[in-house]
This record gives sequence, structure tokens and C-alpha cells, in this order.
Amino acid sequence: MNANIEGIAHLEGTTDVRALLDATALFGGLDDAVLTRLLPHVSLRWLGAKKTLYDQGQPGSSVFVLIEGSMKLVRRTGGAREHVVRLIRPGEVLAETVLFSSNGYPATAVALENSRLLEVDARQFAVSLRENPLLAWNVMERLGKRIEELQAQTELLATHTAEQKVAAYLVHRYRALSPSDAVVTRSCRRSDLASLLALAPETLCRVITEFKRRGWIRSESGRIVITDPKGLSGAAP
Amino acid sequence: MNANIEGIAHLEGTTDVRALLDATALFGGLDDAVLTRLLPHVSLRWLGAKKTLYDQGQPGSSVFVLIEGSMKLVRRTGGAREHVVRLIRPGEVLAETVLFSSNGYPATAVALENSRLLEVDARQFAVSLRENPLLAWNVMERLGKRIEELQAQTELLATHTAEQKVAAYLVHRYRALSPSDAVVTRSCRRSDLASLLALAPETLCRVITEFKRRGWIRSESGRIVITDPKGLSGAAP
DNA sequence: GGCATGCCTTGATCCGCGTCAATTTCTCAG
DNA sequence: CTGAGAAATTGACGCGGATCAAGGCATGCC
Repeated sequence: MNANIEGIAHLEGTTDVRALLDATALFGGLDDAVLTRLLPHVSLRWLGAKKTLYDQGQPGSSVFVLIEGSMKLVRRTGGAREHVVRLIRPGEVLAETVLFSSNGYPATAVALENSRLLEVDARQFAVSLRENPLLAWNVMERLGKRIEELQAQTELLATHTAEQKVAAYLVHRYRALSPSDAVVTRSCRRSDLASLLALAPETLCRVITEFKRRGWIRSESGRIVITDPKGLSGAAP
Repeated sequence: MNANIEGIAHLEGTTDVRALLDATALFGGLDDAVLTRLLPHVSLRWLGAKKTLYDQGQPGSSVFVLIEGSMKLVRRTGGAREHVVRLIRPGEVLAETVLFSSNGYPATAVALENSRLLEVDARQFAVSLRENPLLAWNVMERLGKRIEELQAQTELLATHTAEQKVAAYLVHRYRALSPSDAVVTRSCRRSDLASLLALAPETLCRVITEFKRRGWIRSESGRIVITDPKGLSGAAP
């Protein structure tokens, strides 16, 4: 029931791969011929909650599009510590960089809930890319967006205090939702969100408590509900 | 005299735009016809030290390639504070995202020393992109690399202590150099480097002093010379 | 239902790093 | 060469958030 950015919500439950492909921002609006050639190299996959889709460093042979559910990307850095890099929602693309990099998957992908994805063979994708300028353009737009997202993320980590980070994140998510509802889905654990924002779980918890006290948010069966976007925006620089 | 990643060092001083274009990773190896069509929309620009190439938010009509010199990208975030986002060296591309985004330049570009750049008209670039799959592929590779760089940057900011940040940064730069010399060029001011690593200038200074004391680096007329890469790597997780 | 395991929450403590302030060194115009 | 302004350094101090520790609350397995 959550709002899907990419407008594929109405296809929930569909198993028609072609229809699903066509509904994504990446593959939408392509010539029938292109889609037809790509189709044999696309498959629909189910993934149970907490299951790993692929591991960091593993040679990457596929690109994915999340259809339903949610996932997290985790990096194991030098130490034993692991760091959540990105949370993924329906319509978003995973492992785009595999197309160009020979270093394999840059992070480990884990399902947060039962999920459904399209798996696209990277080699065939690359072939189609060279043949089809529109597809190439779509991919470039997508990569450009990723770059902007990452820049926003770096800025978030660089400049802000704990309260500012959380406020900025919540406002960001709030803006991505339909204006009608104020629910920020929290399918990930608090500790995952904390890791994404480079905070200790305890600190995140304290900030959330404080925001509740100020009447900016409310907790509702594990989700966070934004009640005062104005107030939050005031705390996010 | 410094090592240029992109192998355009031997063209220092050249004013032959076509030769310069052909030497870049982005436009190298293209058909003559493509290059010829693009050429009228490419110009060579000089920029004095401390001069601004373009301002954040300004509608972006050009993409640039740095030929000689060095630059910094600065973002003015909500507050008055400004944050160095990226340091740019010869061969690197500036403002790639202008091709896809309608938000104008995402950051302000300032020359750190006297610099020379190629200016490519964005509109014409986009046209060539649609017509030429090889060029499109080059651009996608470039964008993919940027994404990986940004991911490394986020990780740097997220996980590490001040010492780890500096050590990781120095090691990173050291690896990008030719193995023969251990000089990390420091054409930027300390405060710029501090901002890039999200540190107070004072903190950066203290860390550098400490690293000198440990015999890992040396100062030499404003540059930092790495004397013990092993030691540094040990401090970078 | 009952127990267990893991996560969230709350409290107490500590330390790294940002801030402020004072001194030294660098840069460059004249 | 000389002086002025900016940047780099060094020191003292305080705060924000990480860490450690303990208790409350879910979820899942038998």
C-alpha cells in the first residue's frame, strides 16, 4: 500500500515480465524489438526476507530492478564492522555499476522483507545498450540521478549533527511520498537506519525520542509517522 | 611535471583542440566524423588561479575537461558554511551531470591554480551522445567510475576517525601516482583538504603533525611527501 | 503458553574533535 | 626588501556522540 516512486504499484502481483519491464523508468518506452530481444535474458525472482541476493566482491553477471519489497546494500569495510550504504525501494535499480566495472558487486544486497526483483543479464544488457541509444540515454539519466543522490548523502554525512541528519533524512523521505499521507515506511531495523546515517543506534534512538517529545513525529507499530514536516524542516539545515 | 592519470601530460602546452580531445578518456578513440562534428562546439579556455568557472545553481550549458592545473568544487549548503566536494586534477571531467539534470550546476567550480580546460557545449554533446554508441559507452563508464568514487567518499566520511580519514586519503592519492615518486601534490590549501574530509583545519593540522612524528610523511615546500606507505596503510582501515 | 534470543530503549561515563584564542609562518603587492 | 593580511600551527577547553551496561519489549521456536 505504500507509494511507489516509479509508478509500478499497480502491477503488484503481476508475473508478466514484459509488462513489469515496460513499467520501469529504465526500460519503459523502448521499441518492441529491443524489449523482445532482451526478454529472454530477464527473469523474475523471489527473495525471502533476510536472504542475500549477492555478495560484495562476487563477479557480477546481473543487474536488478526491485519490483516489490525492500532491500539494503551493505559494505564490509576493512574491519569487521559493516556499513549500510543504501536502502532500496520498489522501482529502484541495483548493481548498475556492474555494467562497467570489473570489480564485481560493490556491496552485498540483503532483502529486508519478502521481495520480488527482475534480474537482467549484464552481458546482454550491455549489448542492447550499444545498439539502442534511447536505452543508453535512460541508463545515463539513471546514473546521473545516482550521482546526485550520493552527493546529497556525502553532504549529509559531512556537515550535520545527529539531529540534523535524522531530520534531513525524514524530510527527504517525506518529500518522496505522495502528499496525502505522512507515513515514512520503516521496513528496515533501527540499527540499519542508524548505520546508513553513520550514527550509533543509541544516538538515533535518543534523537527519535526527542523528536517525538517535540511533537514532530509519532511512532505507530514500528513505523515513523511525520506529524509536523515544518518543524522537521526547521531542524534540517 | 606531476603524473597525470589520463595520460595527457605530453600535451601540456598544446593548443590543438582536436588532439586534446582525442587524448581524453571520454572522447578518445571516436570516429573522425564524430569528432569533426563536435569540434566546432568545443573551445579551449584559460582560467586564472582563484577564478570561478561557474556557480552552483547557474543553468549549465557546458561540460568541461580539465587539461592543466587543478580545481575544486564547492557547495554552499543551507547555512553560510561552504563545503569542498571534490578536488579535480588534469584529465578529469567537470559537470557531467549537467547533461541530464535540469537543476543547473550542482556546485561552484573554482581554479586552485592557473588552469586550462576544454569547454564542450552540453546540447551538442547530448546530440552526439544519442548518435554515437561508443561515446555513450565512454560516458557511462565515466559515470560508473564517479559513482564508485562517491561511494568510497561516503564510506570515508561515515566510518572513520580523523586519523583514519587522512591516512585513507593519502594512501588513495599515493596509489593513483606512478610508483616511482611518493609526492602527493598539494595544490589546494590545507583548509580545502580539511573541508573535503569533513574535518576542522586545526584537526587536520594536528593529524599531519602526528604523522610526521611517526615518520610516515614529510613536509616539503608546502607539499606532503609520503615516506612510509606501509605505516599509513596500517592506520587506514 | 512459555521461554529464549535479539532488538530497542534508557542511563552513565568517557574521549575525540570542534571551537575559541594566541602565535608563527607563508604569500605577495609595492 | 619590507610590511600587511591570510593561512597554518599550537594550546586550552567544552560538548556531542560513541561506548559500556542494564533493563524492557517484541518475535519466533518448541
